[in-house]
Amino acid sequence: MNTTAFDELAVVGKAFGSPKRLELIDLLAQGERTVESLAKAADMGLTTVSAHLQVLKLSNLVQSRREGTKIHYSLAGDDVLELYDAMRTVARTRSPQVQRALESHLGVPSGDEVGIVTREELIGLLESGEAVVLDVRPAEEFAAGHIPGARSVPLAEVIARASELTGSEDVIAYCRGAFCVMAHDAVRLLSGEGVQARRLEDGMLEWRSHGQPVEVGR
Amino acid sequence: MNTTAFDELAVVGKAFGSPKRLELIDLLAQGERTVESLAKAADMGLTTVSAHLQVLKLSNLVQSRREGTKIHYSLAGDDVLELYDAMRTVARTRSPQVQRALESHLGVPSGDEVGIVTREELIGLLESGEAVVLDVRPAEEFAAGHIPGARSVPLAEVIARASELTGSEDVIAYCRGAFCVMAHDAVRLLSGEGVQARRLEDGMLEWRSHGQPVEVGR
DNA sequence: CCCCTTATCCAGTAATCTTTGGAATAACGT
DNA sequence: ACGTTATTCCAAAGATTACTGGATAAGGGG
Repeated sequence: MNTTAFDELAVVGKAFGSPKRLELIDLLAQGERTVESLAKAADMGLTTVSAHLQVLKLSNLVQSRREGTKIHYSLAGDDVLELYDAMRTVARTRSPQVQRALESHLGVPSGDEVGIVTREELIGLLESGEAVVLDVRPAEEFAAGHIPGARSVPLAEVIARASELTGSEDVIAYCRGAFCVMAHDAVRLLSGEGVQARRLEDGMLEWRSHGQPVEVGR
Repeated sequence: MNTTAFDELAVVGKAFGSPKRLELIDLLAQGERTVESLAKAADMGLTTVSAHLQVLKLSNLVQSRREGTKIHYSLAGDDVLELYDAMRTVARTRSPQVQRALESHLGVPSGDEVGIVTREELIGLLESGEAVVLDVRPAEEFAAGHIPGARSVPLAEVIARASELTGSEDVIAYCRGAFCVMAHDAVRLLSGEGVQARRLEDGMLEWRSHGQPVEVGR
């Protein structure tokens, strides 16, 4: 049978057609991860994750790298990230269901927030070195890549470490991306501790997909 | 059951996960079409096309408009076009299979062609009014939307009407998009008739997705 | 009103995808 | 070599999706 260009294209489409695979892509968008780590973070069976990763690999959306007994997976390139971003944008603007799912997930439909910083503003603030930037994602994701100069303060530790921030001029929290609640929560928690903080409009995913520099390690 | 944001996102992904649906999207990217017209163009059963259109509609990627007994479908917006374009780009750059499928489909792996015009160049030529632009797609697609000022010369009529073009300074042919062979063929046929022609690098799909003006009717 | 056209709905069958546990593999340390 | 850890491969059950033909609905024209 003569496989057409549409058949091949559909392979890429199919890869994006499963909620579980999307969740994996979302995690990988934060940076490299091992199979086991993905399974734990997404609460899926190990073999299930492996199977999905094979699908993603076959459609050339992810790549793997062996390090000892562990295998690290990562997105195949920034264009994949851009595609994922484009898909989320379309879903958000076109689908009322997605809008509702997001609102119920993210809590407040915005409006009463202290302050939101756009990516462009943050870039400016980073250059002048005036802001304290908090990465509130799990430490593992911070290590896999973060905004240069950011400080890792995982959401779980925010309250305990709020005192570190009293007196800081301009505190800005960020997390995974526009679909992620952690920065919202962090700002709310900090506010309860008397620390005024703003949050980045989107997050690491969009930072990467727009080609901004990423710092790895630590 | 609590449907997550990923479930909703996957609805959009799934829509792009079937070769048949992609073919329909590809046709709709050329402009509005009725169900029957889509079925004929894509060589699918009428009920099959209808079913696929329902899936696309449920994921808010297409919209429909009734006119008498006919129902016209079109893409829901330019962002859908952009997403489709992004997907094709990723597939082309990432997947060797797609590259091979395209090469075997498009014939020559390029290199020996007389001339290729980029979208930017064409825009310049249109302003100065120097070029004769040929739309070699089926007349129906020309009517559903074409590059302003283009002349409709369907591929099937190219040889018969080649004489119209002898003496023309700069002839440029275009078709559906980067995955379409018609402009390649047209240039080859014209060359055989002694008319030197160039072709647009991509086609109508990319013209639309980059927000260029579109002329409808005739 | 009836008939014709166009398209959707429905139900059954076929095909494909997902998940899961257990076996196989690959690298590592001893 | 041998056991240990991390992951993939395999096969079977379960779930979803696709295709088909016949029935149904919605408009238009005589």
